[in-house]
Amino acid sequence: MNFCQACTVRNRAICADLETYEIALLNKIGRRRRLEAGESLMWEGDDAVYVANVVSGVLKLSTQTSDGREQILGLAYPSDFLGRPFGNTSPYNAEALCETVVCVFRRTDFERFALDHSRLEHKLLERTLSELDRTRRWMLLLGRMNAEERLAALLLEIGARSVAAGCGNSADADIDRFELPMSRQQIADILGLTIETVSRQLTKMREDGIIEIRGRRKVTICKRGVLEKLAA
Amino acid sequence: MNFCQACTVRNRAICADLETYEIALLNKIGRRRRLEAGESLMWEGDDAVYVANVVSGVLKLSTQTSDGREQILGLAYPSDFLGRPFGNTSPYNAEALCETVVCVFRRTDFERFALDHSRLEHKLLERTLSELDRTRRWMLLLGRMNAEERLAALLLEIGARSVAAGCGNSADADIDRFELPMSRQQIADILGLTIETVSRQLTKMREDGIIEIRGRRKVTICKRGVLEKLAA
DNA sequence: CGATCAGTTGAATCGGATCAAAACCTGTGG
DNA sequence: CCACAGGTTTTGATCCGATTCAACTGATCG
Repeated sequence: MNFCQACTVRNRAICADLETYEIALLNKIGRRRRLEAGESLMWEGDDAVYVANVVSGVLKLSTQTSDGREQILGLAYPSDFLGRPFGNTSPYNAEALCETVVCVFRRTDFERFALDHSRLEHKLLERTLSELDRTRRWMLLLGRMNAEERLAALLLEIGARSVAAGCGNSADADIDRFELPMSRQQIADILGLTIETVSRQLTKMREDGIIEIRGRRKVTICKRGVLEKLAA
Repeated sequence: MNFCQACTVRNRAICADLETYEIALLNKIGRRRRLEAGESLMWEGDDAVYVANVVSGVLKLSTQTSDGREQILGLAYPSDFLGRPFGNTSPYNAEALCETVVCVFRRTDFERFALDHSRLEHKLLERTLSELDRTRRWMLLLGRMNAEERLAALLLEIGARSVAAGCGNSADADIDRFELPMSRQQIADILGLTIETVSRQLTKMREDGIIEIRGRRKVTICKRGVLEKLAA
């Protein structure tokens, strides 16, 4: 059965631009896997057995200090690539934040395929370079921004990525009106803050009329300009 | 004239493993460039005209917030690759911390070469993946570690990298005995701290007998175990 | 031998963390 | 439909680590 043919991220993931026969080959070595919210795809330090493409949903990538403090390294949205090709151990944990579908490959199968099909390897290189850029921009946030600026940056990023990716069940994915795919605790882990600080900052933004919050997770950005200035 | 033949990083940089004829081609499109301490190779946001290999010396990669706060993204040691292939603008500033020699290529020349020689592209991919791993580990430091832990991590990293790279004029590069290639202010920028905090922590470590400091920049690690525990 | 710049030390301040408690969903069973 | 139990989130009070501001020390150099 050919998953790729009907794949929703077919044109955006690293498999884009492959020839039909290459897709067929790739289809043979990959398989679909469904993850429940909270389920993990890989653990930091484990043997890097699999790599994967996100088809739908959102995952968090995280690492931790020896005494258990967690730091989220980033989020993976549909069409993003997961795992560590050409390495032996996984550099992070990857955990589904909501119901998520991924397309997994044994790392060794994938590597062999990549070495034989340089177009795929090139795509992977471009994606890795972009990811490095994104990660470095995040370092500025963690190293130099205060709590308010961090929240502003995250809200803008989630808005942008939700739209770009069609975040799973995303009837309501709008750049200014979206659902947070994570809890307050997870927001805190992403931003290197505590849950209380996140809560206080969100409340402050609500009081200032910058955002609206319905329920726990539905957010509307009312004053995009203010957020952008904060996050700059 | 063939620089590559005598190149000191020939076996560690991305050009390693190329065939002799490939090296000859690469040699044609590259040229050596010497940078004084403080001189910049590229600026964030500028057109990405060049990419480069570090031959000797150390550079810092940095970015800044719109209001001028700086964050150093990482250090580049001999054999490291600089620049943003397959992208239009440079994602960071790269500035030499001491006298530095790089091997520069026009980005477009380099890209053409890489697309034709998949072995080079593969090396670049592996290097980019490693750099992404390193960058992500740094996020844990910026997001979750206190001042003491950050300094410990940096000292260990500089020791390791100085040895691995032979940091420029490095008669004295030992994993436990090395010269800081940067000022206190630059250390602060790397670690997301202030210069005063860096100074206080170094003094504290000296008083605790964990390190020795001679002059301003010569450091000896006396109790490696303690540092490793702090940085873990 | 001042002048200058990098680094250190001290005191006061502040932002975010921590600890504790109240408020709020959300799902369940009567 | 309501009550209530479980968790999550918000709010409040306090504390602490790092920053800030300021003064001082110590190298380096004309």
